[in-house]
Amino acid sequence: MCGRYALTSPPEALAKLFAAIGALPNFPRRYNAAPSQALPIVRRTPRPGRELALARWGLIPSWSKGPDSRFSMINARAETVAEKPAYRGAFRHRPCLVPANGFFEWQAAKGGKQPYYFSLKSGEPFAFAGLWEHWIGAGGDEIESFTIIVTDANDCVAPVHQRMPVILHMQDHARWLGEDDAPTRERLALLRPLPADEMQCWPVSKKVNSPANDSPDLLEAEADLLGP
DNA sequence: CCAGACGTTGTT
DNA sequence: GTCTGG
DNA sequence: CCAGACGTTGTT
DNA sequence: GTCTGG
Repeated sequence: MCGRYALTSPPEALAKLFAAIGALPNFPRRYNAAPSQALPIVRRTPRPGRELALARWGLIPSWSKGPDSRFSMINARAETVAEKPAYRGAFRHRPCLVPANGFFEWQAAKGGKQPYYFSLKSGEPFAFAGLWEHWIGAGGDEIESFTIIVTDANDCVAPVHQRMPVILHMQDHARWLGEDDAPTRERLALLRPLPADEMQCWPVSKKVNSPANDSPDLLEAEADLLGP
């Protein structure tokens, strides 16, 4: 699963890395991004090209009566995303990249849950596979939202949690976004766990538990819990 | 036909 | 909107 | 994902 | 326990 992540690269760096063109939205460095918040995604523009845009984390299906949290879906299962009513249309027509520098998972243990931070060994920002949606309310209000696709944990994440977000390799971004017109099965084939040897992980402070905390120290390793 | 759902996770 | 269940 | 709330009335 | 808010 994935219910919290970090995005510390600035808009200019992300636009360059993910080949987004046009006006850049403004957003601060985030060390503890949480559902319901406005966060950047990368998606296709009506013309050929990609753009960086802000959207609310928690996909609101277009048929939903409102931005009700019961229909605000923060994760979609890779195994069923192409068929589920809430995601099928977005899977075909509204894929997106969700830029991140790392993500958190919680390990259930005696005495409470211990959070861990996961990132790439390369230290580079990366993209989760996501879907976005455009919701228009009865009063004409509009919300753009997104969800992050999840799959089985790899051997890096498995000791902490059984599920993890899908992280795409740079060379697969175009296919996920549908820019090469690949058939559905080839887009689905991208929704696999990233190889474990490309990732690193360490325990972090429980300060990350509260979404109100959002500071650089949340990403620092908690020395007490590192191995001998 | 209409009504109701439409999602994920873990349960130490 | 679209599918499943009754 | 976790934290925190979880209620009613009448009031300008 | 269960729901909402961030």
